Amino acid sequence: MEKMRADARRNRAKVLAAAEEAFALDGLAVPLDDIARLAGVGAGTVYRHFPSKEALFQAVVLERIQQFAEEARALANAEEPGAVFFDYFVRVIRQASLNRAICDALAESSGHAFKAGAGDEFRAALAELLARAQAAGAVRPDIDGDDLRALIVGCLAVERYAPGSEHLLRVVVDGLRRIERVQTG
Amino acid sequence: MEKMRADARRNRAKVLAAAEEAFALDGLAVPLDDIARLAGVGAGTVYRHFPSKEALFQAVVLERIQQFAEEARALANAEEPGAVFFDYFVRVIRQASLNRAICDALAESSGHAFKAGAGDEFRAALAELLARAQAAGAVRPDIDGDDLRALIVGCLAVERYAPGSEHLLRVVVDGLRRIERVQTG
DNA sequence: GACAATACGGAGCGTGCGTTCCGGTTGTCA
DNA sequence: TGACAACCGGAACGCACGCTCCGTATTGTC
Repeated sequence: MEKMRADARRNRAKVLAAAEEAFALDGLAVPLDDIARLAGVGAGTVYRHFPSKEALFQAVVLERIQQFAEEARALANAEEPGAVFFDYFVRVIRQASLNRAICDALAESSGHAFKAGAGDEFRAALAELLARAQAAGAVRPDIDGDDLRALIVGCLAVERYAPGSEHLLRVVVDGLRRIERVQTG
Repeated sequence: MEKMRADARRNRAKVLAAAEEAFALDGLAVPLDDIARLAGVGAGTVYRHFPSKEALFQAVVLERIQQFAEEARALANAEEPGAVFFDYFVRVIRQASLNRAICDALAESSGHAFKAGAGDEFRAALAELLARAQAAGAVRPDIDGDDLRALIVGCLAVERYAPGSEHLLRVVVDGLRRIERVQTG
């Protein structure tokens, strides 16, 4: 991994950079040849460094997912669990909606970056944040971490269907708050 | 359309039935050859009756969308706009989540069955139902018909990601209600 | 019952994509 | 600097899919 030839290391970096850009724009749907061309490299070179397109995708996405997980862990002991939770929830969705790679990664429930360790870290950190917000009475108690991930995926679908409609995110956020309302017609 | 040969009419019906079944299961992703085989027919026969896979898909989906629109129109003058609206909202999502064809049709914002007349009918009827529920104070006023369609698409994404979690639909429904809540932590 | 007209089936075409293969090139190290 | 291993590019392969083409079969008519 480290005793690579200089040009190999250089090309690997170029491929990663190109993949990051291309995947961010079009998600997993981008053809691998496009990535190779964007990197100024042949398709074979991509496969020398990554065993498959999937693996390259994971390599690109893993970093971001880990960032999310770390961010969540850093907030685990914050003073106001409710506010912190909603801030985080919204931030994740906003970030992901700017990056189709992350959207695709989150939307693949069973496999990919989520089956690996980083996905579990994120999952755990998210559940922790949720649990604290629920314990503080800020979030309704009838959902769990898996439900929350599903809601994130749903919000990303909304954003893709109707780009730039932030107030729809507020609908979900309001729905997540502790139920404590007056009867309405 | 009516002066067809007997076998032609028979095959057309078989193709439609097969397409309905296959599209319902796997959405637009199902290969056309699979539909032909399921219908007991050659691929050429499918193309004799429908100019493209898209057209066949629309033919299958159109009926259902029209049903939805009609259903909404029938409820337009109901006594309790709020309850009627939420019932309808939930019913549409439940129906669609059992039928990937409808999911795919609703998720394609610009084209397909939605650009055609039936899509507009559905859109209009949905907006009408929403407006009445808002006028009755049952639904928050800061969303419109397009927002609602986006939310439906989002709910379908949630359902696909986490099948069978009905309570998540309730989160969105609660978020849609008129804002009238107590401050919470 | 025979003859057009119509419809059928499925092989085949074009395209796009993931992946592999290999002849040529480049970096490394003695 | 020479020689070998590592690496590179991109042509080519296999596959899947939408769609078309045409020899054959079926239907309606006289």
